[in-house]
Amino acid sequence: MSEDLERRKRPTIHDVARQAGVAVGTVSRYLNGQDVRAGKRAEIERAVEALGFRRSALAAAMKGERTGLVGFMAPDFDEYHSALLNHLAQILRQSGQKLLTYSHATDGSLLRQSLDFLVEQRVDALVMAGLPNSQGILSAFHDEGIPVVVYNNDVRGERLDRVFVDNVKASSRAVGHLVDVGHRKIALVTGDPKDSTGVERRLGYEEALRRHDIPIDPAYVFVGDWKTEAGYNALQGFMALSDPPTAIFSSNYRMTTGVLEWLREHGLRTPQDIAIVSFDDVDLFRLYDDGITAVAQPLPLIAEAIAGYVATRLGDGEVPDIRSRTIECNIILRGSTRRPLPASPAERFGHDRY
Amino acid sequence: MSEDLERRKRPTIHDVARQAGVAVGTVSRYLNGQDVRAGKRAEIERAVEALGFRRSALAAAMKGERTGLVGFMAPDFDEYHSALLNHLAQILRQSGQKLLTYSHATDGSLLRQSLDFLVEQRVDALVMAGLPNSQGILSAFHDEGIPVVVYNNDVRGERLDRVFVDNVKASSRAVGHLVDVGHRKIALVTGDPKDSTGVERRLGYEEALRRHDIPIDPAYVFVGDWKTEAGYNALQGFMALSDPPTAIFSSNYRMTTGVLEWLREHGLRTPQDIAIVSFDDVDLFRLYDDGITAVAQPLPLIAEAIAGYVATRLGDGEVPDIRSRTIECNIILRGSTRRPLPASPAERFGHDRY
DNA sequence: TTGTATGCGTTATCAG
DNA sequence: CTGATAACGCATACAA
Repeated sequence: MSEDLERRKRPTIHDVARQAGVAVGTVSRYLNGQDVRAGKRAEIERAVEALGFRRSALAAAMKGERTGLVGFMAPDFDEYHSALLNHLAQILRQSGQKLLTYSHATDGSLLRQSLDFLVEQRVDALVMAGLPNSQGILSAFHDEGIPVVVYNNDVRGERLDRVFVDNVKASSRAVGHLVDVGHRKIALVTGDPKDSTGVERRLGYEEALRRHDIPIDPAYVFVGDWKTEAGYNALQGFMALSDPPTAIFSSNYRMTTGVLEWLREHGLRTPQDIAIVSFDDVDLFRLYDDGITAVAQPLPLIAEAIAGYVATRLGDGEVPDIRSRTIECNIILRGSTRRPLPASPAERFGHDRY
Repeated sequence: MSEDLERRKRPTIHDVARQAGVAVGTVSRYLNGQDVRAGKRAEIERAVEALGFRRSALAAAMKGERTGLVGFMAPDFDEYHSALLNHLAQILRQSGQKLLTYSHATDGSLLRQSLDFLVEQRVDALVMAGLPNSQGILSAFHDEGIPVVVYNNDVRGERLDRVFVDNVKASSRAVGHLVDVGHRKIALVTGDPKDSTGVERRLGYEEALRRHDIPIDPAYVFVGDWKTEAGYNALQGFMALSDPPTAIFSSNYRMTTGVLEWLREHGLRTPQDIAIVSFDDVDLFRLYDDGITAVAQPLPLIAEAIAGYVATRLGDGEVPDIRSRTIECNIILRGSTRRPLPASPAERFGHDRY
């Protein structure tokens, strides 16, 4: 019942060569799809099958310049990053690339360590969510011949490729939509201002208010840390104001989740009691009450852009040191921003017009 | 502006040795934390820093018996698998293991190909969601010295370790709960019966009905494919019956999402119009209406159990060919199973009693 | 402690 | 086309 599972030495091309009665070079050529006489080819195939031979990607990579590995690093695999991972995995599979994933848990020292690890594994390229504290250490990758592509957050000044969504415009449109349906007391739940997304989404919010001549009220701005609790606390604060907001723009799906938790706990509903727009689109938003209006990041496009950048860097054409792609978001209109207070009886039936 | 990013040859231990004025062996020993005279140690450290040397894990792995790589394979990185991936990544990091992830998109031929790929990368172990069509090819891994741990679905008869949740018991309790709150017309949305989870969750459902002397009505059973659409279609069918069910037990979160979509579209609410219990627990269920009662799989425990199995296999103790661990689920009671029809006026105020 | 030499499994080069 | 052989970068046994 109890057997010693010992790591039986795997067969090598030498074993295959011997069994097939050919030279190792011939086996190697066979494995790489080069021309081999039909007779020998059959012998080799038989030997491979019999021995259960699988070529060692390690040894192969030690010779060639490429491992075929693309490092993927994210703080953690939450809904956003794992959805992207999913798309990326599909695309990279097509081109024979493999994904070496690593999460660094937003810990600064772990970041350094994680990057070292990926270099040691000799990844051909590195894809990662930009981190403010990765300043200065990423260009080194580029200089050492490992192209880097960041997404989501920027890392200023580094030599690397960037794929972002147009945070400012999307946020501005989202907040503008709230104004359009009649709100003027619009609060913002934003994230860490060290993150470019934090800055940009806030910028979009401010721009929209300015455009509509609505003064920016600091009491209506909550700076959180992107986590669920922040959204919860934000609402707690907003609703305790003597003049609470009638609408919320929340900068990511996690904080929005916290917002919704608070509302649920306190028996408030959207859009009757408060309007909501969230950055990011997740299942929850489709189905919460009559839906939460959301800024949907086109993940498939983002993944494609990233993969494209990686591919051209790994190709042999000349590529500029720095490239950047900005992708537009879609705003998905849902019940949470339905017009709250019909201005006139005539509009009374306009509820469902979007 | 446009520079040829060429893969500068990385420095090797030889380069470090020369620069530091020591032998390669000494550098190697330094890298592996063995004793090196303080003076030379400093020289080496300086050289490593100056050259930007990073040891090649490939070459190192070619010598030793281990790569430190654990293969992780899932059909895709949806909320369930990526949450597990997340936990697993945290735990394996502690023990210096790295995760090589691969998704096979439920395609049978891709499965074979994906497995080959992982073997070629010389993973030390393989963690995967069991697949019915991986019968017969997984024991080969074990026999070749690559331990395999499956989770979620079983692969019958293979020599490998298993970590599951107690699907039968959890389902039975979930359905029992529906009976407890007054339902007798309980429908089942189940998944592919080729998957052990499909079979077991259905078994739990049937057992609960039997225990309560409720006949099993085939019209109340919908066999889906785990996807969102299946849940939607299930509801479509159930509600078209002359005597529709008053409660639904749905076997995974995706299908439940479909169920909720149908309800939303048709203006039905839970628990007023229909009661719901779902397997799996996701954000959506916490916040949909007054919450969806759900069977929560304890992902951290599952990840720990998996990591533990991997660790002992990779250790040098004797381990039985097959091990199995079954973990209990928690049932999270929420609004979707609140007692629908108070039997007597006295119970009228019992709504919130759980 | 340290240096030297050998091998790990491939691929590539160079003759044949 | 094919065979023999030299790298690739590191770890380790052995000798010093």
